[in-house]
Amino acid sequence: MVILKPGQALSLWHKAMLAQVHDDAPDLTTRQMAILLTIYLDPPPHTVRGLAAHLNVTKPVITRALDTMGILGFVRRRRDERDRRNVLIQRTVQGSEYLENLGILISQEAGKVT
Amino acid sequence: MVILKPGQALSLWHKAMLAQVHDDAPDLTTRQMAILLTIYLDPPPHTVRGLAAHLNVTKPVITRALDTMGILGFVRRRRDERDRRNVLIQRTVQGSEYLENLGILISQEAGKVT
DNA sequence: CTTTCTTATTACGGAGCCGTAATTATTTTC
DNA sequence: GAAAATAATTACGGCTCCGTAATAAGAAAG
Repeated sequence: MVILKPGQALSLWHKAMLAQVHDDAPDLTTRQMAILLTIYLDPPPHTVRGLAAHLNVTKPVITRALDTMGILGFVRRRRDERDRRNVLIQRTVQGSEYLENLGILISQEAGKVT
Repeated sequence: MVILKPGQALSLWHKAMLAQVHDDAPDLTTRQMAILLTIYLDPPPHTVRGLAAHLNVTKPVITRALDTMGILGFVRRRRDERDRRNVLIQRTVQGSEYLENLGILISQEAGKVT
């Protein structure tokens, strides 16, 4: 359990957002970030339908986010051979690195919060 | 000082993003959020030029963000009477409430991070 | 007081995301 | 095996954001 008072939380959020803005890395939309983190932190398999239900958004939102993040190299699609209607979304090395850096960045900023 | 390991940071970020997506509240872009937090957490006065320099973005970005967040009622513009070229950006009750809720939300999610 | 500088805004063409509805491909049901 | 159901994508019109360049208003310098 992490103890973080509301004021500290805002301060951390502020620093993290500023770092994101200054950073060269592409900054994803809130939805894209939520999707990416779900793919990487929740256990697979991940499908378009499952992600849409989990985030409570429509499926085209997921499809488009996967298009964008696929171009960035953060995720990869693969057909489910057992039911070829499904698309299984998979992690990539680049996506892992991106999120790893993000985690380190937030962690560092947390250390600066008084 | 807040201790938050990279893995915990990602988990917190995930939960906060998910909560934001589920929430009815309008979700701002990364830049808008960074601007809003700077206005509320850094000491005034805040000007378009100052914010642009602080975030390292062009001035139209600030102007547009202020337009959008002004419509949402989160910030207010006021002419600087001492130098009428300047616009002073001010906080509002609604903006305070929005950020207060955000702080509480993140704080609560932090408590759930193992 | 006219020129120059500074601050902020608007204009404009381009790009991305949104939600709804239509489309394609595959599986299940009868 | 034809019809219905399911999964994902594409199409479309609308809205917002972007960066650059032009504009408007005010202050400072000469």
